Amino acid sequence: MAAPQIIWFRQDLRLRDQAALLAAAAAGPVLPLFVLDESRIVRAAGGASRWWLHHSLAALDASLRALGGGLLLLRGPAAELIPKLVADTGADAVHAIRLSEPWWPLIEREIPRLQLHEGNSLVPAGLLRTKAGDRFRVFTPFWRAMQGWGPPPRPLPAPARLTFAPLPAGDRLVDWSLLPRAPDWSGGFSGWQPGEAGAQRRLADFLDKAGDYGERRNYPGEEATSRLSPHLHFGEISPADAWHAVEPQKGSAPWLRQLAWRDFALETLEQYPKSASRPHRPEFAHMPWTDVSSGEGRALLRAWQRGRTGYPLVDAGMRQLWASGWMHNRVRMVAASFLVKHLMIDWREGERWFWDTLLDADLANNAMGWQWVTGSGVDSAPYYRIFSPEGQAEKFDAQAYIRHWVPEFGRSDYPAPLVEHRLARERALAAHAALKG
DNA sequence: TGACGCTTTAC
DNA sequence: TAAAGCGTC
Repeated sequence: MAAPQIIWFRQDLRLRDQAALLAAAAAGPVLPLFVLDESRIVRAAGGASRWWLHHSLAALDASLRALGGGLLLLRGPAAELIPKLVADTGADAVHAIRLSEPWWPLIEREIPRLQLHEGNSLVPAGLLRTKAGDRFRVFTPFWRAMQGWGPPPRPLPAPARLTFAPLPAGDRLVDWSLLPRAPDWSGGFSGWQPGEAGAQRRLADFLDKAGDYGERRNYPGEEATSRLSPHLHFGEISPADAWHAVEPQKGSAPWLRQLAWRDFALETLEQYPKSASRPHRPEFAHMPWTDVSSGEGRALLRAWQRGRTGYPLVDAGMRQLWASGWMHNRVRMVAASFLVKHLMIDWREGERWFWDTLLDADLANNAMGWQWVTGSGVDSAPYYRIFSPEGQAEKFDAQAYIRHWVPEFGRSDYPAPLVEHRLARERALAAHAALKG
């Protein structure tokens, strides 16, 4: 029998538009593999993401079983397990889709016969260049260059049949304990369907509405967004696939532009890997952030996390996040701005909370979003941009959204505001001004 | 309310 | 190659 071709699934848990899978299948019998790597160099998935991962892996395994095979599950350092698997099986190659998180190259250099394929972005990161030949650091010129480059490749069909190599013994998914037990807080996740079929269903639901996205996307009470973010993070649908489905819709340009932000976040992360863990602009290292290790600062952070700041739009968003694993993007900006500007808490505290609670938690997007709000990023909002939570609620008709997530708003048991908006605003502006002085 | 990346223009 | 202007965040 021909030597096995390992297809190493990572954040590309799909059969459609899966270049690594197709390359493997063209070369020989495939050995589908997923490794749960929680070693020190990797940023392990947060709580909500682990729930998603469990169901997504179950769905992928079921799809592979339907084709007569299955998914090999291994837990441990990929840099050790995969070389051993290659040796044990005599595999001819390890196929994977290239990713942008900074730990992957460290792992990949240990893996023999690795073949990387594109497919996690619309345009391969690093390909587009300025006229001077540099990589882009600002979104708008990057977006213009993307448009000049043309559409991404047409999605490749899922293989109709596959020849599988014998599957070595591996782990059972249930033994990974990715799902919450006592207490099971995943009840609010029931609106989601992890896996490739769920991703395609979301996409189909969105197509009718894609033309209204530009006008309605900022209204948190409306179902105007695609909600594809967790599916895109886990690669259950490729960005190119989503692009080609949405692009023919009239008025789809604003959504395509937002999809391009995902590419831009990957481009930024590859250029500045440390921007995921520290402010890009060095002066922000000297910001007098609130001490959250104990006392009042800790209580402020906790109030923000649990949606008890006394600002109803912030609280509605934080409760939506806690309950459902997702928050409307407009509200993400307001809630994040509140943490950083009003409470003057280091954005990394917020980033860590989002990482743990978001089903779509993604290193590149999360870090870029937080740095953008803070004003500390490569390409970010001006420091004096301080959202007024009440002004934003008014502007984007958030009353129904607030009533839904904060039913006690207006009653006596709703908390008083943690800080007064005008005072907080003045304090944040003064702190930023002092940074420059 | 400023800062700055990128392109264009001028040399 | 440097400076200026544009446009975005």
